[in-house]
Amino acid sequence: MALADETRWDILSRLGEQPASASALARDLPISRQAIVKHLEVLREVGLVESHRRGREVVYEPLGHRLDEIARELERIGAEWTRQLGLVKRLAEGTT
Amino acid sequence: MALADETRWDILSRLGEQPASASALARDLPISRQAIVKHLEVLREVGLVESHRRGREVVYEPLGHRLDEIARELERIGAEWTRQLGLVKRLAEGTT
DNA sequence: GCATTCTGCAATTCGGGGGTTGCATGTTTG
DNA sequence: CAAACATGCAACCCCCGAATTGCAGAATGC
Repeated sequence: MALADETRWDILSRLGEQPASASALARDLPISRQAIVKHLEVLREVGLVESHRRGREVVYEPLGHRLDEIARELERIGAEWTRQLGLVKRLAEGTT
Repeated sequence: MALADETRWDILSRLGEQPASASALARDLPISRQAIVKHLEVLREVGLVESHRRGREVVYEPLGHRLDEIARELERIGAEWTRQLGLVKRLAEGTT
């Protein structure tokens, strides 16, 4: 999923501290600018990040809109894990 | 992770209803026997399944041992999601 | 004994995710 | 204007997980 990657969360939290461009992020992170751009594209698709051009650079910042949905989605995923857990427990009852 | 695959859970729950061999499972599932064997190997490594040979076939059945650990692991993962969710919320406060 | 049925092994394919590199284009700035 | 810096685009690479196919070797059942 879009939110499974650790680097993605890293980028996101950095943007939380301060909006930045892909190049700026690239200076701090151990991966190439292009790699970062791709992460940002994913984050933008998911609605967690917004970009606006300012002069020659494109600044990204985390976005509050749709946050509810994201949160709900995370909770849904959490619920899914719980369901699986239930399955495991049910299996446990009928086995060694 | 080992538990992320949907087919794996499917196999596991089928075994929960009744222990079976890889070939037997292959008759019911849309994938090849070999694919199933590989899933079963993974499940065995994780400790969710046990196999014992009976005649010419190898019967697999779900295993209760180590179930606690698995459950705890699932809960840990759930907690991780919760953490991420917290991050999202924190980000939300300081943004649009 | 012989066909059937199951397992085990190995090679291979396929697709996706994360990364990199090179180059062209656009914007600043001195 | 020209150098410097940022972006955009495209081609590639590598690795991994899931799955397939083909074939050899055992056990079973008539």
